[in-house]
Amino acid sequence: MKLGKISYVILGAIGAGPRSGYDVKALVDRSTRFFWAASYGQIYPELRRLAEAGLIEGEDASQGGRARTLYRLTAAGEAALRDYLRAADATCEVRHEGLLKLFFSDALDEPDAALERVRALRHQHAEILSQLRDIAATAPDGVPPARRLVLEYGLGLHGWAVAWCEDVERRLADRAPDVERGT
Amino acid sequence: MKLGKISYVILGAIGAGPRSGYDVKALVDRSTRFFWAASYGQIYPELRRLAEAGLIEGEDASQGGRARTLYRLTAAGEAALRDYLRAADATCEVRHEGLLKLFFSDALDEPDAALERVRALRHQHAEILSQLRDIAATAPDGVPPARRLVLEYGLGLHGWAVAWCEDVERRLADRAPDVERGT
DNA sequence: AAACTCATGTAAGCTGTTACATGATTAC
DNA sequence: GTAATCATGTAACAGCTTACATGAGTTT
Repeated sequence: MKLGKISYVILGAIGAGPRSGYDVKALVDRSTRFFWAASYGQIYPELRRLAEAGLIEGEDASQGGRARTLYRLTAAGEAALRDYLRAADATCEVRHEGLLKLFFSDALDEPDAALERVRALRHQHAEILSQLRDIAATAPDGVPPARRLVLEYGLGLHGWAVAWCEDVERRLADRAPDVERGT
Repeated sequence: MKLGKISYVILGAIGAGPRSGYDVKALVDRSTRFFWAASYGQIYPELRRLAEAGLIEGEDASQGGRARTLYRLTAAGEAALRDYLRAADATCEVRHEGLLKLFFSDALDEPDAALERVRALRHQHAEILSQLRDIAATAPDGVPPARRLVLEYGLGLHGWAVAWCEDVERRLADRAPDVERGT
């Protein structure tokens, strides 16, 4: 069976302890979505595939009338996860519409087009930053160190981006008075 | 006709002057791929769709036996591009495998697993940074200001990321001697 | 009683990549 | 003459999202 990236998201999520599909989705939405999102439409079919391949095994954990299956890694699943994590290669793809709009904003030949776009970019990064701060503030004790590191990375990166936008906004705003003074 | 994100990449690329599908791909590969990639498999069919919808028009620019079509924006195409660029909303999706591996690296219970992953992350960002520096060094005069701004953003962001990795690497490397000293 | 969270899943469709196919022109 | 670049396109497939469907338990 061929494993894709989503397989490893699930193996990684389950690696920290038994989880249901719902739990995996909750972890993704709280944490990994900032750098790797996943939907139920991927998670549930993939859990089945991984179980069929013997990388995870499910155990019924229904309570009363509410169905629930907890999955845990098998030895094969642990090995697959470790091999993946040890391999150095890693892709990085970004679809950043804010940058796309800024890039093409010269097509609007309004003098403040770029400034407006940088402002929008700042709002975008500030929104993510505020979500990350919220996560940092509500994080329970005992968050594994690598996960904390990734959160720190996110806080730092989006903080940098907000500061960059503010700086550019000042630079661009300073241009207008210059023009009025005729310099 | 419904326009997707790729439609606007093409409208934006053509907005700066008549271009062929090949030209659009070259611009994407040189510039936008860092925040929005596109393949021939999207570009050529989309050019046809946009032409059928009357947003761009093609002009035959074949030379001898080499076929070539130059596209330019129609008035409708210009309007569609402007409307898009003025709308404030913008999505941002990231698929960053380096962060994913770092996030789950506690599953490898080797003491230096996270350190190794941060090193790999630094290499990844350093590679992109070097590509961006190359672009900055070879950029001709007269690059539109907004495009320069986006390049600056990329240089700054990946520069920040490399510095962050270096800092974390130092922190993680300092831990080992502490353990040996028994503190 | 309504709203919310827990819980599992599918089907249709959109987006995008990869690999292939073809051929002309230009630079070495 | 051969390798690189210019130039256009398609078909199969992979990956992912959205919307829908269903129902139990919990909180207000």
